[in-house]
Amino acid sequence: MKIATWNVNSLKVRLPHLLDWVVRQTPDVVCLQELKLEDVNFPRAEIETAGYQCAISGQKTYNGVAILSRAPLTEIQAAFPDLTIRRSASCRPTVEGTRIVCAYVPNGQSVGSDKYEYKLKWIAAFERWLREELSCHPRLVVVGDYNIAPEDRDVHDPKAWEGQVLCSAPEREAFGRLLGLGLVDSFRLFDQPEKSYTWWDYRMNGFRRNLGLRIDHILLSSGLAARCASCSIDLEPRRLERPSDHAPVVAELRD
DNA sequence: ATGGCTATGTAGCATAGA
Repeated sequence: MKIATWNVNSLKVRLPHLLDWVVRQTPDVVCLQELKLEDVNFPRAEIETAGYQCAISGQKTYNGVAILSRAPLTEIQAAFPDLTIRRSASCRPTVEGTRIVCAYVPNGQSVGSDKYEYKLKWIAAFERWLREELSCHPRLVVVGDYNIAPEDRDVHDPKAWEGQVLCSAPEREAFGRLLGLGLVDSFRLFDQPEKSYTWWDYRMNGFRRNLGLRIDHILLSSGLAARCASCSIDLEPRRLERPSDHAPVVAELRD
């Protein structure tokens, strides 16, 4: 099974990129974040024509996530019960009992802000929810935009970002607690190029200069991690005209 | 240098993203 996560920063704008990309990559599951549209405006027909079923949790203007799957989606859950804002979707089981969780973690704006506090609370609630989820779904995939660069090597300029939002110690500790549940960062299961990132600021030629952060992740429960054959960041969509500021991440699981 | 882009909602800018 090939599974991908991509913050598309407006599905309306990025739909042509997405449709081209799934033809090239042929993922079995695609988790999208920042749809920036309501469910009624979701381009279901185009995506179904491309061969995918859709589980959608949209929202006007901001946020919004979706899971696309070639295999039938069952028991779709639109949002986490104890998280007030609908930023997340999940579904089960997509392929042979594997449960997929697609998350868009709040950005946090700046350390010390209300949004930052909300982000930490949100992740704590997410952790509690995942603990339950893992206990009944040992084959769990938790992907999305975590808005956290876990280590200094995930940051183009660790000095400049030290203590800043996305890199602060409380955020990294919260991410570490997710791993502490028994989840594995699939990207770090393999040798990777240095300076591998998934997000680059639109400003100041951030992508061309590779001034990026690795904040989009594919986490796997330990049983699935043993079956992971690869994990990589696809830079091609970021090179296109009018790209998302995020690149997709793709992992392959052996059957 | 609190700037620098991009997208949305809405009609000249405000808000958010990361």
